[in-house]
Amino acid sequence: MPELPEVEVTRLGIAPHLIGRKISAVKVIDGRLRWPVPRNLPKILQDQKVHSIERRGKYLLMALDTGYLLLHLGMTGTLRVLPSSDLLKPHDRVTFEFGKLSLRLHDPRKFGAVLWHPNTKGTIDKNALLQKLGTEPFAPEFAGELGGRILYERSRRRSIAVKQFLLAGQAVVGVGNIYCSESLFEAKIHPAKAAGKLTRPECIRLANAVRFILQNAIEAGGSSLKDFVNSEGNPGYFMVQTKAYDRKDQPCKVCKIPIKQIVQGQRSTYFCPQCQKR
DNA sequence: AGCTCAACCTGGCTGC
DNA sequence: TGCAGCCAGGTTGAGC
Repeated sequence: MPELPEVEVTRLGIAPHLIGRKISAVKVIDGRLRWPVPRNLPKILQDQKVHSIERRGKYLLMALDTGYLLLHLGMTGTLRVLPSSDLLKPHDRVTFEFGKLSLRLHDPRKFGAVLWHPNTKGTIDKNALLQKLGTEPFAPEFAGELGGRILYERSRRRSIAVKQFLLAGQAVVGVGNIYCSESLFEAKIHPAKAAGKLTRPECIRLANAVRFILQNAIEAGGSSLKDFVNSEGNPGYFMVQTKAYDRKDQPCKVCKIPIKQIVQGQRSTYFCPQCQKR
């Protein structure tokens, strides 16, 4: 379930094992992902050292000697560090070898991405995929009431429902379908309300809710970090307890009214019709 | 420019 | 048990 918290927990889980190490080999088992894995990627990455692993939105950026390895987990991707002696499993798509350890991308639905961005001289921010992303929810620019101001300003004259506005990631990144419902519940805002009709106080509540929900999820996932170097362990994160998402017809945890499910932009949204006003 | 919707791909669950 | 149909955590790009 890779929304921002899961990607961040993955980053925290794999980084300590890989930083400072050299890629000894790369094997592309099935490169037909969201975009084709570059054919020459194994040759490019060979012998390059990992300097850092950063995150931008739901992308992981691995800084190497001559550029960045971009990783995206799509809908079903997981990245795990395991002993390289472990056998490949079905749906393992790419394996990065670091001597006795392997970093493996496992992705049944193949919506993930493994891409190469050459050059380390500050050009990564201009990458076409990263450039259009909104503000990071934990960046100083989004702290306190600044986040509310960003949401307010970017949503003016937008007729789109706030659920879809938030999910699109143009204003703030990292809020996927689950945490979108959760954030709107937390902020007590109706998901179908037009983004352009949000008041300033609502935008501040929403910004606070987004940070709160994402931070809680990171902390919950962080407790399972040890699983990242365990060949028999779980992916390293799990579904946190939700108050709205996937709770159709179950009583709202605040007012007991049944949670409603609607479809917006081909995706399910869950909300409390009593607590979340338009 | 903004909005809607189809598409990418596979597995798992539901219901007949 | 078998199978058709539907649903799923993300994101782009075509068409209006």
